[in-house]
Amino acid sequence: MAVTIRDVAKRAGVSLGTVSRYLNGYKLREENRIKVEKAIQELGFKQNIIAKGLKSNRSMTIGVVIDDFTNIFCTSIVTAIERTVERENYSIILCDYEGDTEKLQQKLNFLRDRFVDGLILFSNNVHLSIMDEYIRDGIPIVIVNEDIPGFNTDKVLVDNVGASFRAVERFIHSNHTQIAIINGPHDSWVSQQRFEGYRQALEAYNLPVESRWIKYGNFTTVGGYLAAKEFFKGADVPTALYVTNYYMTLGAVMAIHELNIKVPQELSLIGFDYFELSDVIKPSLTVIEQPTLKMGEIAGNLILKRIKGDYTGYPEVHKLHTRMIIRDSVRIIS
Amino acid sequence: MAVTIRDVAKRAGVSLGTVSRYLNGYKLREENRIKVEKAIQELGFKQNIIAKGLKSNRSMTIGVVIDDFTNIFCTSIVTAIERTVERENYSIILCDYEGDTEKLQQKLNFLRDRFVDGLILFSNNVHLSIMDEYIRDGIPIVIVNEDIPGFNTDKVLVDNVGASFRAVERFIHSNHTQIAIINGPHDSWVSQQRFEGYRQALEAYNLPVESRWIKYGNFTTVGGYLAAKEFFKGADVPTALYVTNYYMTLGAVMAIHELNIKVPQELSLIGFDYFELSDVIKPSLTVIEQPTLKMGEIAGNLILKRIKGDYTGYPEVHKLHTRMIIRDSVRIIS
DNA sequence: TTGTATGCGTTATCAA
DNA sequence: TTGATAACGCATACAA
Repeated sequence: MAVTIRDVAKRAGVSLGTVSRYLNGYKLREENRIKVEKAIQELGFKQNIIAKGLKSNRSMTIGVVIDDFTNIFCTSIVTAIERTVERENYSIILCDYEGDTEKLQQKLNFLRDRFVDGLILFSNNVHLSIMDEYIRDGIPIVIVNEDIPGFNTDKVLVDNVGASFRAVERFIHSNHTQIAIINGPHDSWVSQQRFEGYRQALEAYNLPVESRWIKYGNFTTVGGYLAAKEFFKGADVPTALYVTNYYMTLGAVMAIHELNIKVPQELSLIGFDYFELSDVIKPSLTVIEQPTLKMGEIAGNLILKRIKGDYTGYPEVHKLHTRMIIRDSVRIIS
Repeated sequence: MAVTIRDVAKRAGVSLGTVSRYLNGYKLREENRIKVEKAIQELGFKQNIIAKGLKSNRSMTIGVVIDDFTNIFCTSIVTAIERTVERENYSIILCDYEGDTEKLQQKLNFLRDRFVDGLILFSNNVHLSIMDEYIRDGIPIVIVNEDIPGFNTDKVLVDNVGASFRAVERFIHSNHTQIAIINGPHDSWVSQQRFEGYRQALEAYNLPVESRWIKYGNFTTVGGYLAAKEFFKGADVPTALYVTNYYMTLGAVMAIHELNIKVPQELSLIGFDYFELSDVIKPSLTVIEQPTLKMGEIAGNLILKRIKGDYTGYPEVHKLHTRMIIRDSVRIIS
């Protein structure tokens, strides 16, 4: 069927062991090296990664679990992860769990059955029991974006508190005091942290945290849309609105368009995540940009490092800074 | 290390062959079956899918190649593919090629090196030479969404011509004659088909196809935005606009908002793809919905069927119908 | 530096 | 039906 190292050995007139050693980067006598290389060329030999895995206990795959395939924030990071690990000939098996904890468990089992060499996890809704199995088997885990605070492993996070703080502070510096927030779900660490930054900024400037300015949008477009509408139901409306993720920001913008609220004249707005659309919306939005490419790269390199057995600095917790992209959606009240 | 079928055999007091046969669904003597099941339970045995692959020449993986991880249309289909093949314990290796033909080749090679059991391809920009290698190795290929007309294999497509025809016809029935289109790139089969439907509808109703009503948006949000703006630069503006994919539709809506054009009073609009946002935009859009879930399911089942060696009906070409979701963005001119 | 032999966890062939 | 044994393609310990 396929050409094996046995065929190559025969063709080159050396032993199978020699070919194997050549493939694994050991030094050969110059003369043999040339013969082997020639035979490989001529036969079009390709290593069988599966057989290799059987011996070496390496599958050359990395499991990546995200919430949802259609979440552009996650897939942006995954793009970078893939690009990174591919360079070392690893491939990723990407799974989503559609927000269902049960399904998440199932996927983690699935990945373990496939002997992934490492796991990159975008979630905090995970039973620690299965994580323990990974650890027991020596499979490295990198957590991305969502933290599991009690769980000790490598992490690639974002400074969500700081990001929120600076956004809200910008409103405050522009003399806003009625600053509303559309936040994500309660059980999300990211969500909690972003709220914490909001709270801390208000506190730092001696402004009250008022429940009438706080709504929840579940990190979805529809959620953001509905929450924004809620804020403008009565006469008591905010002058500034901070929306804590991309999809809710889109939803909020749609609601604002629909209600014919002028930004920034009637409402100042800061949103989250800088994708294509942010450029295109009118007025252009001041947004917080998360370093998705960098996150993916770091996560990819980190898992590769651990897979190689290099556990220096373990556990590494990267907390990356966001950038605030200043545009036209915040008005200075004078 | 891990528990093998050898361990199970010893524990159960049978031979390793018996255990293997049990695992592969062969009948055992009742008494042995119980012993084996008990041993598997007690030892927590799991099959090693890699070793299995070595013998059976099955990797239990399916390669899926899409243009871009962040394309929600593709990932919606992938979600369904994954759900489908997962039921038979297959996993997918998802690759994107970021619109780069070179990279696409590279990914296809990469997947072949990993012995994928099947290939699902969302692209028409592919050198047929590597496809031939897949075929030579007996690896089934299913093409999704984008067709490669000369290439003979299973396909899951959408009736793009019909979809466009009906959209444009709807404008015509509402007495529009100045019907503009924002189309995708020239080298995309989907794009060509959608244009063809536009053309055919105009022709069927004896309306001229005019170049001033035709622009290209490269299937991107920014492209749709810019194209829409172009249409409204001068005094000569269309009364109806048909936008041939989701991202361009978003961009066009943003442009229209920015220009303060009233939909449907000043402009009637039909867009493509029915995702979360379509519900939320004001006014709600009449859109063409593609059956992404069904597409993924069919593609998944089709590749599984071929992998099993069932080549009945080959090549199957599925051409699915779209639905038009009628909302408030088309005005009847009286 | 090289060749030989053994084993990774499975499936498949052949007798029994 | 079952057990023993030989592969699958490769890596590696050991001897040469």
